[in-house]
Amino acid sequence: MTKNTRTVLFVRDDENPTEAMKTLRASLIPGEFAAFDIETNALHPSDPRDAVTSIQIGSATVAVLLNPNNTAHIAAAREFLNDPVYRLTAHNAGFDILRLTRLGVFDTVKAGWERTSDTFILLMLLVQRNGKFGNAPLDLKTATSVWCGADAVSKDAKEALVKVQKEMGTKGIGGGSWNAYENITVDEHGVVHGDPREGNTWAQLPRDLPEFINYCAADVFDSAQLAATLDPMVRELWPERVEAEHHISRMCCEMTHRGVKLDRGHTLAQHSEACTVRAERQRSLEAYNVTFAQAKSSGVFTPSRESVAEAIRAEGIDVPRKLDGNGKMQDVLDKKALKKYKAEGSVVAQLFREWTLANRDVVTYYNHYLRTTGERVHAEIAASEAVTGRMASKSPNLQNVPETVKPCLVADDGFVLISADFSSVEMRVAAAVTGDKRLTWMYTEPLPENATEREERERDPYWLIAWRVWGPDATVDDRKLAKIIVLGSMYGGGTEALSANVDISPDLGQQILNGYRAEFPQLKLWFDRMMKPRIEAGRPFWMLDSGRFQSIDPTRAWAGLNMMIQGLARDLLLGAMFRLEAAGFSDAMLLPVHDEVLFQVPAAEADAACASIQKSMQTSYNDVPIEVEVKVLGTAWTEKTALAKPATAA
DNA sequence: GTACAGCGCGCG
DNA sequence: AAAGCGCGCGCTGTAC
Repeated sequence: MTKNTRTVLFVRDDENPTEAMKTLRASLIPGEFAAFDIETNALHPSDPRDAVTSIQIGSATVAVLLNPNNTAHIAAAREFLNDPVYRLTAHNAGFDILRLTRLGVFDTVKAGWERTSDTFILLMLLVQRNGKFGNAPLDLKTATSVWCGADAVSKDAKEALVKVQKEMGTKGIGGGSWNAYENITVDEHGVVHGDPREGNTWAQLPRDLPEFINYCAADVFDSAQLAATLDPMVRELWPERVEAEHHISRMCCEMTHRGVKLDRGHTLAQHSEACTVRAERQRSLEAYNVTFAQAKSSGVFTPSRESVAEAIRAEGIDVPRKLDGNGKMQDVLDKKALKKYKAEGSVVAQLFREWTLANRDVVTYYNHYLRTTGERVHAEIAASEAVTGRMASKSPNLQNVPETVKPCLVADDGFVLISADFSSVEMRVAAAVTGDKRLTWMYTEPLPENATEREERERDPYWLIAWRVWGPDATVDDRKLAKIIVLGSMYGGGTEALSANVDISPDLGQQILNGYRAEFPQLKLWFDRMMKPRIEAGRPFWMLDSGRFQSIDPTRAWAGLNMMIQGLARDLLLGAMFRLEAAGFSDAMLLPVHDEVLFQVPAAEADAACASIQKSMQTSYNDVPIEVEVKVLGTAWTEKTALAKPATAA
């Protein structure tokens, strides 16, 4: 196949697309891949001004370019893309299916995924890497030139479009870190300044620009031939994985489409309060000669780290420096250090910490939610972003929302939020993987009826360790400490670092670890006997029960156990989400958070839903039960139990 | 001006 | 004995 056999059918804004669609059908054998792709104005899906600028449908030889603002064009796309005669493909299909569903081309997100093979998913499975192809990104253009060689056409088309962009003096194409909102600010009253369509190439390209036409067409040609090459190959290699990864990608796309309701009023109030705190701390810090400069993109006045360190030194407190990765000395001003300076009497350390926290809430959370001007937050949920396979949330990340910010996100009217999480899944998986007898016993041996508190605590590994270290009078706080140290150690933490993190002596840290190793010896033994030798023998890879492949950098062997445990926990959550869907909760799911799923259900059905969710999610791994805790959170995303609890345990 | 690495911080 | 694990986001500083 050569480039000159390709036909681009640009259907003008007011032209009828029937003839073009006929030509496209004639170029396809039933069962062959038809590719679809869209271009947008690069606004965020949470933004009501988000718009599709072009719809492209094509085979490897014919591409039809449709106008998303014309109802006849939409109808033609709808007819073709819902015709079961063809199989469909797209690269990172969720992006396109989300918008096409909003446009009414697909009735539902699920319908869009029904016959779609996503070339991004195929590549992920094939190269077993996270979003990278060697050192190049795992994008359509790179992948097509690698897998389809000289047939790839989209690289040239992109370069031509970049030239146009230069003449326009706008940004967006080829700008790695660019996003349309980089100059959008939200003032302390919550007023959004700036329009994300200004200076934005994607929002301003005319549909009939020849370079844009070529660019749009190139993508579908590439996509169609890439799928024809990859789909049979990857399906033959890992048929179940191809199905499962498409399934979870579709569910993630449905969650992105659904979004989470934003309580704009509450968010505005929180935002303005945080802005006030930030401004007050700035004034106080300036009185201590801390200097502030305006950050380039956000416009936020940010203190210079050096002046903060100097101000703390002026209070008579030592602020050490450490060598950074570039060989430069940096003042140590992290959370732990600031806590220490504060304890030594520094006022500046406390003020700076408070400024940092208020600023973080504003720029990372409230600002993000408010600047798109929408009433819902549509985060992009990536189904297997992480090397471990864990799902990730982007723009914004809803998996790292601080407790103080969570109440900005709420249930729809008449609904309540429910959270269901696996109880200590990492420890249970560790027990199942390593076969530690004592640890397995704790999770498998049924509790006697009318169990005492003592008997309940005997089922908790951290109490066993706490008793070993502090004796039978160990407190709740002792147990908490043991938990932090033990989990940190499972991740590979050294005694010194772990102890310093929780402000205890290395001696006590060592005692806790000794207690842990004595109580559950098999965990470390398993790593030393099963994983480490294998990695050192040059085989730093393994396959999980799901058939998912993992590999570890051999110089970081100690990270392997954690990768495996996180990966297994991810696959357990995947299975739970599939069962939830089968049980009818597909419309209720809002967000996965690693070992937890957030739902919204009609308030009247909350109790019944809890029982059903619990039943659906509960599972076991190698005979170790994976238990599930379900909580009704109410109308806002907030931990009820945390609110009810007294400030500190006596 | 843009790109990239490093840091710091939230969540699990 | 020593090594903390996985993410995303915003900022800073260096290199180009």
